[in-house]
Amino acid sequence: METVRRMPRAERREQILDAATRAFAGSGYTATGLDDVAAEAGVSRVILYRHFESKTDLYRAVLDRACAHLTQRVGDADFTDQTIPALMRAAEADPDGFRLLFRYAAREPEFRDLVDDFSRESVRIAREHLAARIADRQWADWAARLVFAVAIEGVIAWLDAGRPDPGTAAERVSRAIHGVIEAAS
Amino acid sequence: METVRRMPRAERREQILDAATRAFAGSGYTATGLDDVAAEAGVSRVILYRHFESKTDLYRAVLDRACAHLTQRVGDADFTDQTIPALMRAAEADPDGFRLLFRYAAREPEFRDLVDDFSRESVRIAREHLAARIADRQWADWAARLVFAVAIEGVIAWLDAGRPDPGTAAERVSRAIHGVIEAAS
DNA sequence: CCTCTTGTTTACTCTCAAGTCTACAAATAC
DNA sequence: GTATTTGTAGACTTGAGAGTAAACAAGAGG
Repeated sequence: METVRRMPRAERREQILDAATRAFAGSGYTATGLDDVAAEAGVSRVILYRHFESKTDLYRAVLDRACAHLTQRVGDADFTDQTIPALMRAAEADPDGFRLLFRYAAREPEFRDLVDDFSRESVRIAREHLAARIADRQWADWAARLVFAVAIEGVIAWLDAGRPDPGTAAERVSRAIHGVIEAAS
Repeated sequence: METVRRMPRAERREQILDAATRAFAGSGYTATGLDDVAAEAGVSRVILYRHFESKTDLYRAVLDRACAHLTQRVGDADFTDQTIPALMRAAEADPDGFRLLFRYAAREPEFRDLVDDFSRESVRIAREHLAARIADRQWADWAARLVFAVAIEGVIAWLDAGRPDPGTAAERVSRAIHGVIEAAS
């Protein structure tokens, strides 16, 4: 008979967001019921509604927080040699959030907009950098999209492969990106 | 007052599959209602049930066909220098099916299995090829996943960028893959 | 001309998960 | 010790979309 642990409002909210991130990252938005989230949080379903208006509200909060974590660590200003390591650290600190953003939310029409801001901006920056090396607009566009995809997929593949040494990983992702740029020039 | 075009059963079935591929590729499985599919096919909703048992049955048929198109053109035997061009042709012949498989179905827990056969096998082949160059198991695994991702994302980026010359595209995707392999060695 | 098949329309049931309401229990703060 | 807040339990409403049923229309082939 375990005594139920009570939490102050703000703490519980965070804990629910953690649980929801895990739950949604497991099966995506639609396939995850609020019962699943509640179970994951170790709390009854009604409690969710004392913190969030609705399921979509909860999901947006989850994505918002993940996105905030991300931009806080990576920044959205420019691409430097600190960008990839920063991306790596962000993914390491919140792997479920990272996967959720780029493997799920990016494909969900209703929520794409959140992560799209980040993606579009990243691709734009990449395109600017590439404009100097690649004359043709269409091919510069292609390269920019692919560079972004490689950065993200490189990080996720690293998570999936069991997270071997992050330093080496950052180095290799950077070199992979360089390889793509070479290929496009 | 347009007269409704009638079709023999087999032809209508194919036409529905075409329409469904387009519809699902637009918004994903759950967000696409059978009404949407029916509208896209220019047919009433009831007709769908004369050809398919259920929504999931229809979706599986769509994915099956897309997968069949793909393996028919690409083959699932080994990786050669014809693989990327073949992948490209497959995507060109059925861009919606291609996007549907790799951007949506690959993330839908209920249907992942279909495209997973293809993906897993591809990654396995890549891993075998890389084993010679990369000693460490984890890193070989990482590289194999990334190589596959680059192939797919490279093709999709090419579709998104407006499909400039396919020959050049195949060449550049191949070189991008090489770049990734170099980076991982 | 008759029949079979492909089609439409409309209205219906069913189911599942979101979201609500009520009543009650117990930890904590003052 | 009492008020407040955080929690539970469970029954309930609702809505959307899947799936069904029935009656009717009209082209195609013999």
